[in-house]
Amino acid sequence: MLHDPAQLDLMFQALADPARRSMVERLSRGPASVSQLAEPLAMSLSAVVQHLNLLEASGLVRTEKIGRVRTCQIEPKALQAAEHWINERRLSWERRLDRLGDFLAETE
Amino acid sequence: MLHDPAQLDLMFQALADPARRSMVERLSRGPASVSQLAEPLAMSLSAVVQHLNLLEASGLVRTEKIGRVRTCQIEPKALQAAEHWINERRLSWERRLDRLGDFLAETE
DNA sequence: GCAATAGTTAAGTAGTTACTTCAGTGTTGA
DNA sequence: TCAACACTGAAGTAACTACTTAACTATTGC
Repeated sequence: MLHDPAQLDLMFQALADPARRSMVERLSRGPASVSQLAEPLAMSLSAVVQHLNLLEASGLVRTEKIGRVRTCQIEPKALQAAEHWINERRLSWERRLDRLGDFLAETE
Repeated sequence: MLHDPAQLDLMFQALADPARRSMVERLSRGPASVSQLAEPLAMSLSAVVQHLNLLEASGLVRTEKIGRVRTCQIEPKALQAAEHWINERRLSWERRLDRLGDFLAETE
């Protein structure tokens, strides 16, 4: 579920916006309400809610509404899935370089 | 340079598209020409070149033209920068949970 | 009860993105 | 030398994004 291409699209798309990254950054320091997330951002509450909905759709953030307050949390598993995709590609490239190095050493 | 917000925008934006991710995936297995990158994709060469230009602008891919062939390579440092941003946020969240755990254990 | 609070939803708009086709440019091999 | 090759660039278009404002709903505290 976390590795399907459409989910990765959503996660990377979500991380591509500085406002959304700053919301993730804020949430990495602990849960926050929508208003708290909006406070440092120079845009309407409405815009923040729309960003938040994207973050939630991507799986990076989970929210729970209690009374009139919506509390938001990071979902570390989703962050890890994005991290993992990148890491795999980088490792694959590095393994290839190692093999190439071995080959060159052998034929020396 | 690799950590400035605009560069992260470009990198995550680049990774948000399945065609571009498949190009990165192909390149993680070794260098390739533009035509080789295009071959498995159901779109015009021109579209592939446009994706490639985005990947290059993001810093994720480096290309070099020799004669009429443009050879493309992954830039692992850029991949690592994206990976690092995500990892920092996740670790920050996990450290917070640890402190919370310690606190609860103490006050028990 | 009722004003203030916290968020939601819809509609509109300017700007961006992901393509397409088509008409090039420069390189190479026979 | 010249046709095939490997791209490149411009222009057009449909769909999508990141906002805005304004009108709304549900909760809370006095």
